[in-house]
Amino acid sequence: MPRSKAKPPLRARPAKPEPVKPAPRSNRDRTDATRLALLDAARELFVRKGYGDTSTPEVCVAAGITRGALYHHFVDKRDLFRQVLLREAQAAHAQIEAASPPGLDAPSALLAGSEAYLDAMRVAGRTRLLLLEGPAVLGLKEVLALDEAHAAASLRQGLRACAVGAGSVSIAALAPLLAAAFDRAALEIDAGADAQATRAAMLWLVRSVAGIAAPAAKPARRKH
Amino acid sequence: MPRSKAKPPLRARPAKPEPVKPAPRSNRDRTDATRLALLDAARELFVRKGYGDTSTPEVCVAAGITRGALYHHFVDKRDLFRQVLLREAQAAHAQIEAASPPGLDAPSALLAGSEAYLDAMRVAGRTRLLLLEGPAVLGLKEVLALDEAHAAASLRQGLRACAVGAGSVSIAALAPLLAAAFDRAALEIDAGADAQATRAAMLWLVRSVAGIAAPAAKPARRKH
DNA sequence: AAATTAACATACAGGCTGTATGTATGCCAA
DNA sequence: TTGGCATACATACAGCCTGTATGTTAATTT
Repeated sequence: MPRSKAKPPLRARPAKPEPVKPAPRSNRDRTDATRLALLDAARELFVRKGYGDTSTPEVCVAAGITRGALYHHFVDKRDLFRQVLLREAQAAHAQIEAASPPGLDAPSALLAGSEAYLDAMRVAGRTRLLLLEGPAVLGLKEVLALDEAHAAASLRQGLRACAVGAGSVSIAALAPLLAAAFDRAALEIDAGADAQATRAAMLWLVRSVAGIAAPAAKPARRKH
Repeated sequence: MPRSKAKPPLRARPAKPEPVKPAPRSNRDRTDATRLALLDAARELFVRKGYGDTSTPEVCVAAGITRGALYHHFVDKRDLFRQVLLREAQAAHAQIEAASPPGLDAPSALLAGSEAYLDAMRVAGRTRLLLLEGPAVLGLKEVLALDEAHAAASLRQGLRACAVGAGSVSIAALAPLLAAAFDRAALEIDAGADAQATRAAMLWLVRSVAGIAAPAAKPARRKH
């Protein structure tokens, strides 16, 4: 019992209807709190040490519960990892969604989405989880169906809207390739590559493919 | 002792200088044979079950030796995996090299190299080893330094030779992104996607970036 | 031929995963 | 309110795996 947790000392009187000390949490609350603690602890460890080098005892200690609880809420270690990834993908999705201004023409939307994606992937550990560990642990199929599916779908849509290739390429086949380039860009930046240059290269690539003309010049300074 | 191996029954007379049965292999031969058996068995299992779900006892049974031999020749399980990957990368490299005709102009060389890469990646299990398990087990850095480094270098060279972007992009930053697209193309094809369309999309992407005009039409039939 | 080293095989000590089982508490119906 | 049931855990255990230490045989060196 590594975590003392201030156990309620016997509960003197059941008089007061206002539960101050013993805090009789509802089952729902207990479940939510436990799952959250596990997911948080697991994420931190998976990011820092990788899936293979993270043990369930470790996760449980970090979360302040026992393995019994873990295996009560999750099927197995992989399932725990899957749920961590799910949450991560949803967070990324929400972040991208929130950063996309509505009512843009197709090319602008495509470029805005591109930047939003790269921004979202800068959250610490996100690339490792979604792009490195995920595909190996869960398989590419499952991870793509999780996260990339959304990004790739947006991309496909954007490319189509920009009339890319004019029928000489399959957009369905092209989109995943471009999506992979985005992923690598995120990984490179996360690994310490020149973020500015990598970002610029990715956007150049998108414009090049979509046939969008280069912008005025550098972001802040406009040609007068 | 799972492998009987037809142990020489006591060796009746040491007379004949011609060693027929006991086959006194030199240490070098023993080492080579054992390492090869281990690498082959390990590759097969890593491809089929992944790194995490492959145990060293399993590998040893498949190779027909004991764990003692494995840990004599390799530092640990990761080292075994690393050697498997090394061999795989070298094989891919050799295959690409062999398929590259010399004396082509820059754009042709770039396209030829692109096709050669996709061809090389069609060897069964290669994408899983080099592109899925590798980055997760050894880290992206190490894997890139192994295989991609070569491919990315060729790509960078090819892009530069084609004067891509004309100074408006960093080729050094662009090359890894395109390399990632190649990898995804290989993975998609391996996963059962439309190989024809994926291949075409990848080549279109390369031409698009390098500013190479589309070929006449379909490979076999030329416009008259 | 003796000594040394390489190439294994065997045995063992931890650690981890998943499951079975026990317990206390929230919840619901009578 | 109270008895029964389900939920949310904790504990204990069996099996497997990894890496290391140690023993044994065969090749190589001296």
